[in-house]
Amino acid sequence: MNVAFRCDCPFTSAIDLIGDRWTLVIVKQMLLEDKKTFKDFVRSNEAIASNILSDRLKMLEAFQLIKKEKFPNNKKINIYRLTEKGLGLTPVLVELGLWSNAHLREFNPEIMISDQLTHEAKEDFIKTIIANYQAKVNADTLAVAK
Amino acid sequence: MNVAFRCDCPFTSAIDLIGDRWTLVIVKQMLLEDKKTFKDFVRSNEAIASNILSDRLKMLEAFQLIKKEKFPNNKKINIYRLTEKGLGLTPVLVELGLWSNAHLREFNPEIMISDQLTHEAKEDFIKTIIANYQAKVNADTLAVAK
DNA sequence: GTAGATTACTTTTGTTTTGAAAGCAAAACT
DNA sequence: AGTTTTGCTTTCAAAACAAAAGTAATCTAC
Repeated sequence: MNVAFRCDCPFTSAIDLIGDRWTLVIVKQMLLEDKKTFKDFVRSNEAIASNILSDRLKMLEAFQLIKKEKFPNNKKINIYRLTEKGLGLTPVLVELGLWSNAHLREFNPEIMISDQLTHEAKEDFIKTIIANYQAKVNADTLAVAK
Repeated sequence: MNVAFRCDCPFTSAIDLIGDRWTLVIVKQMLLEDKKTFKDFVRSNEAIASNILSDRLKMLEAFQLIKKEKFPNNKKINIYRLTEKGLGLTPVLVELGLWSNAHLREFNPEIMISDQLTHEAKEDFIKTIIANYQAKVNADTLAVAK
């Protein structure tokens, strides 16, 4: 994926980066579904092809939305983590989810959103998601250190 | 553009619809840049190809994000207007813009966002954008009626 | 320690989508 | 009546996507 910015519009520039079928799905899987290794993404029910995944992970790393780490006790498995820049997309995802829930259910009736996610509780929900993510990362790090 | 929902995830379903290079750009141009006719979109500096535009307008209409109208005094020019569903994407665009401004400037230095758009003033800004859009639509309608 | 499995890719080979350019019919100006 | 404008559609080359197979490095079980 060769990212080139079309113009100086902030909206269009964001779309240049994340306006495709997979980039935001990967961010969502990291943020909300605890996916962090290549295998996690490939084996998910959304089933991204491995070449596309490889390409998008590289792009996300190049733009500093994620960082690649290895655990000290395993030289092989790469762990992908959201950076601050990546976590900054949480409000975008939340707004997408709310819109989807309100306006897309009629076309895809199975859509089901968390009870906790309402327009009123939006800001709290965003904070909670980010806090949960960071807590999970910390827990993983401690589990390895022990 | 053949929209098919991959799964029941609300986030992914939204991406199935608007996760491409042009759909959200068109919505942005309608909402913020007063574009409303086929020509307006084709002639914009973002220069969408007419076949892609035609396809996306059909999709947006099929999913009721926009509606197509004609002015009574002109049988030819189609006027495309955002519906409630389409206007509902305003918060998504605003969050994209804020994220872009905060995190993409280093890669695309020319990005410039309105002074009025800050994290604090977000909700007001969303309301203002929508109110301005609706006011403009009403003004157009009155201009024709007179 | 070595055979087999796993992980994170890359390569190959099609298919689909995109986009530039040209074409076209209906309507609207002149 | 002739030209221009508008809103498309068609054509075709290029790029992106995706399924499948391949590969190298590492890990795991015996």
